Amino acid sequence: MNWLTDAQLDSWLSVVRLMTWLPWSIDQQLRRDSGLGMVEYQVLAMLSESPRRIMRMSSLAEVTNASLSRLSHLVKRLEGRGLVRREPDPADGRFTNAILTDKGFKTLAGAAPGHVAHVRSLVIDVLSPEQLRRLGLAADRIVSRIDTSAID
Amino acid sequence: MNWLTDAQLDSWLSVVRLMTWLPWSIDQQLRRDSGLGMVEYQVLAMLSESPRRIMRMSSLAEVTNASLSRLSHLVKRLEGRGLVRREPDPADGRFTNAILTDKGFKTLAGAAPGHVAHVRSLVIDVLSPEQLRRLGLAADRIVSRIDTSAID
DNA sequence: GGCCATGACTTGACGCTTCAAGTAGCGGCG
DNA sequence: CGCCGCTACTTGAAGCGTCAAGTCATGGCC
Repeated sequence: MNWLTDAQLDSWLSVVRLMTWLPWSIDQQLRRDSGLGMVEYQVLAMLSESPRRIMRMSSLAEVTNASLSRLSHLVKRLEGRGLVRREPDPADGRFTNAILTDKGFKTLAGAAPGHVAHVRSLVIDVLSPEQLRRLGLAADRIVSRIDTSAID
Repeated sequence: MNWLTDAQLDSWLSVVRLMTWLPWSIDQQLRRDSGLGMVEYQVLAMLSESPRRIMRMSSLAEVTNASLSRLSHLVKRLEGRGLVRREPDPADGRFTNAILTDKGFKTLAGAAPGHVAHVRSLVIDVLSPEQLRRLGLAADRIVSRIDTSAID
């Protein structure tokens, strides 16, 4: 069978380490400083940037890369904490809209600076602009090869 | 506060997508084709490459980036499936040794080709050797900045 | 207009991870 | 030689994600 060369294996293992440690670190910082997990942060962030701070569950699921079921559970918890509200779309009752509350917005506003600073210190500031650009491009190439059709 | 430029944000979001989808895809393929999760695969792989197919729980935890508790649960499940045995280190009863069984080795041998082929098709083969090398280097730089002292 | 298929969630059970307490072997110190 | 503390796990409960099975509104087809 077609094994990997040493150099390929080294690079791959570096990527594996990145995949395991970087999300972990991001999550730690958010949880410690703001009591939010990474996906929860993403949900609040996406809501805050949308027109009336409203988004459909399905759109949210898509942009946060979460399954609809996961998102439903997660938003229910956020709702319990008063950071988000849910209501059926008035125009079409099949859709559910998630709405960022003021409390949710404030929580996000409190979390964002520390989060961005953390991302900066781990990723942005340790690479040259060119290195960062290339990293993003390589990531895009890889992600584009992934078959995400098997979801739901 | 010091926000990110558009280019920085783009690259960062690409990295976020990589972190969420790549592990997911690897896991899917392993589970579907071999009934193993990514960490389970790593555990079997590490054991198979060590001298007498024996490793201490703590060493395994370190190389697989799992907490000792997680590893303990996970190895217990692997033991239940007959892929691994556990016994206290004869020389120092505080250590526990995990030992790959023949069945475990066969399971790994069955899983490896598909796994490698998948990694190849998603990562190795879509980047030039130079791009792959740079990706690994960037990953290393980032990982080296992560403070892992807060574990256990 | 009634029925049925479909799409968009929601729910509950199960599995895995984490977190906080345990347990247990050994080395050291009095 | 007996206790003490440390290290290396193990365990049980609680939280989160996934999977399969609901629910419920709508749109189309007769």
